[in-house]
Amino acid sequence: MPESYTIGALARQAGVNVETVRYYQRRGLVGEPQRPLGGIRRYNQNHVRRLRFVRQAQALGFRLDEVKDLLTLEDGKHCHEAERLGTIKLAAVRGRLAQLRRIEGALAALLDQCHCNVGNVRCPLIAALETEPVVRRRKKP
Amino acid sequence: MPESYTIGALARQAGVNVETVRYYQRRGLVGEPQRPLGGIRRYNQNHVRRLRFVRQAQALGFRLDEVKDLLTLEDGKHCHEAERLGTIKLAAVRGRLAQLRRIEGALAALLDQCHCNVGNVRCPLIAALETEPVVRRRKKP
DNA sequence: CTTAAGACCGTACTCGACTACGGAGTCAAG
DNA sequence: CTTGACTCCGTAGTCGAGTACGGTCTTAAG
Repeated sequence: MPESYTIGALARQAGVNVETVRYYQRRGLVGEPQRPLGGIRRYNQNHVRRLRFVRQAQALGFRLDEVKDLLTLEDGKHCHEAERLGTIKLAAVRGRLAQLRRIEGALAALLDQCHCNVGNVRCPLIAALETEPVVRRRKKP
Repeated sequence: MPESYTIGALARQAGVNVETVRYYQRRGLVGEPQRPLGGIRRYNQNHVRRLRFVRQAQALGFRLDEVKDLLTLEDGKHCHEAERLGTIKLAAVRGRLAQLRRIEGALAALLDQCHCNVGNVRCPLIAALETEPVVRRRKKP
C-alpha cells in the first residue's frame, strides 16, 4: 500500500477522473501538495479520503461550495461557526428526508395497488406530489 | 378561484417562472392547450398540479427526463411498464434515504459532541463520509 | 540515452436546467 | 382606438459540474 500517489493513482484510488481532481483543486476542495521544483506532485491517503468525502457529500445533494463549507468543520476549531453551519445542513437534510419519505410511501403504495389491476386507479404518487410548491434550495443558505 | 389562467397566472400559481413553464412545455413535461387561432392559451388547475408535481419530484433529485417517466404512471394504463419504472425509482429513493439517514446521524452526533467543547474532537461527519466511493447515478436507470 | 506513459497547465467544450432578450401579436381598460 | 401589460416564439446566454484537448515537461524502464 503505497503512501504516495501521483495524481493518476490518486484519482483511481478515489474513483474519480484526473481532470476532476484538478477541477477540485481549482475550487479549493482538495489541497495540492508542493511540487519539487518542476517535478511531479505526490499525494497521500489523506488526499484519497478527502476526495471520497467530497464525492459522498455530493452524492447526498450538497453542492461543491456547500461541501467546501462542510470541510471547514474538519479541524476541531471554529466550533461556533461549525455548529451553526451544521445545524443549517441538518435541517436541510431532514427536510429532504421528510420529502423522500413521502415519496417513498406514495411510490410503494402505488406499486402495491398498481399490481396489474387494470382499473382506472388514481395514482397516489402523483397525488402526493401535487401539493404546495416547495421553496427550492438556491445558492448558499 | 378562476379555472382559467394565462401562462403568467399559471406560473404564479405554481411558483415558477413563465420561461420555465415554456421550457417544460418544450420538454414535454406539461401539455400546452390549443390556442384559439392567434389567441392566448388558457390553462387550468390540472396544469397547476402538473407543474407542482414536476417541481416536487425535481426537488427530490429526479431529473426532468425521469420526471417525465414518472408522469407516464399517471393514467391507469401501461401497468407493467409503470410498475417496472416505479420499482426502479423506489429502489433509488430508498438508496438516497439510506444515505441521507447516515449523514443525518453523523451530522446530529457531530452537533451533539461539538457543542462547544473546544477540544480536538475528530469530526464524526467527516469520518462517516470517508468511506468507499459510491457509484454515481448517471443517465437513465 | 531514448522513449513512452503519464504529469502539468490553460483553455475550450458539454450537459442539464434554466433565464434573458427582443420583436411581433393580443387584449382589456380607459 | 390607443396604450400598456402581457403572450408568443425563437434564439442566446448563464450557472454548476465536470470532461476533453493539446502542447510541453518528467520520469522510470529498457
